[in-house]
Amino acid sequence: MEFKEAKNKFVQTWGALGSQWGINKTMAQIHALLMVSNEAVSMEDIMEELQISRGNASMNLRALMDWGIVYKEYKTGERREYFTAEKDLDELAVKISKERSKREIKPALKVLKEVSSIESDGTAQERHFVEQTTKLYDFVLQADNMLDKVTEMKDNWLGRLVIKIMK
Amino acid sequence: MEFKEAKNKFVQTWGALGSQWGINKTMAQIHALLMVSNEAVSMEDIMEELQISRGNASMNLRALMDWGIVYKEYKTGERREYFTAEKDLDELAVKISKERSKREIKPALKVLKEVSSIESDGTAQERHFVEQTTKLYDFVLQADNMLDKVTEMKDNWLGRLVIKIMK
DNA sequence: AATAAGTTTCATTTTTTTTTGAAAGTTTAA
DNA sequence: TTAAACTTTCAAAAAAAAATGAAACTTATT
Repeated sequence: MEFKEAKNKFVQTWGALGSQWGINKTMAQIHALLMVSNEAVSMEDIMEELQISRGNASMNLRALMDWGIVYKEYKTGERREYFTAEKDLDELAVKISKERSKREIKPALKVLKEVSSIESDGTAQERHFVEQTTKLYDFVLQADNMLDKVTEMKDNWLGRLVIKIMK
Repeated sequence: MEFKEAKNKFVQTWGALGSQWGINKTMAQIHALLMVSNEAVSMEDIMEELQISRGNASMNLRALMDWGIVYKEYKTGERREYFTAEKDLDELAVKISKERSKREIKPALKVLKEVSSIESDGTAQERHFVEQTTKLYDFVLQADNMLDKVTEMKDNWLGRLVIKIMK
């Protein structure tokens, strides 16, 4: 396999993986492209490489910047804007986790708390509902916190040790 | 808020969360419904509660069973099939993790390994590509393993201790 | 073997999501 | 201030994903 083929395969695969995880394909592809580029890339180049329209490129770049995982770069003396991706993978994971937590998990937790707080009338049906949603709330809360903690762990000798042991 | 309203809100929210994570809305809703039902539910009931067609119910129940998180149940003397969800959340998390790993992460890892193994000519471009995809491979592999390990951790006092400390 | 009670399949339709592209907007510089 | 170079927006089109429903299939019963 040669470079161009490998690069394309990587971009396609990353795009497919993204869409299976609820991230739009083009967004994931642009990110993939920037990840493996050793220098900043212009919108023109992205449009060309991925064969997408200007509007599409623009909107997905905006989304990636909103997620904080792609940056604009200005080259002196040049009008055009260039883009680079966050390439530190730990940093990338932290940002994605935080963003998904904020956008999706936190709102879901709020609803779980609400619905698990109804006054149960004592029927088996309602008791079960309250019990199950309460458990789910606790579980999701713990999982969500764990994401934070794992990200903090890098700075933490005990955590590092545990990860080593777990491997 | 009363029971019916709470239940509906829960089902809708879970459905929305599912679709943000690449799981079809109805599949997540059916799962939600079964999760909070204290007894097994028939396909008729599911169609009625979620206002969906028989075909849709059938296909999504099949998918949930393929994931191993919903079971068929037969009531003696009854022709009709009933369904229940895995209600142990740890068990649920393990099954979902394993399944997504198998279906999505493992194939992606295979591609990452492939593309990171190209013979780089020594250009900066190609060197960067190989370096970056190699890092990504290692990272994804480690994250994937961690899922396994976290699931094993429940049976492990050191792990439990660490989780306690991390809270 | 015929029928009834139920389930599954899949071509077609509907809905949702994504993409396009042209018009509007911005920024820089002559 | 005008124009050129570039970016953003958003209504409309296209594509992708999900849902429908009727026919085919299965299984149990008479």
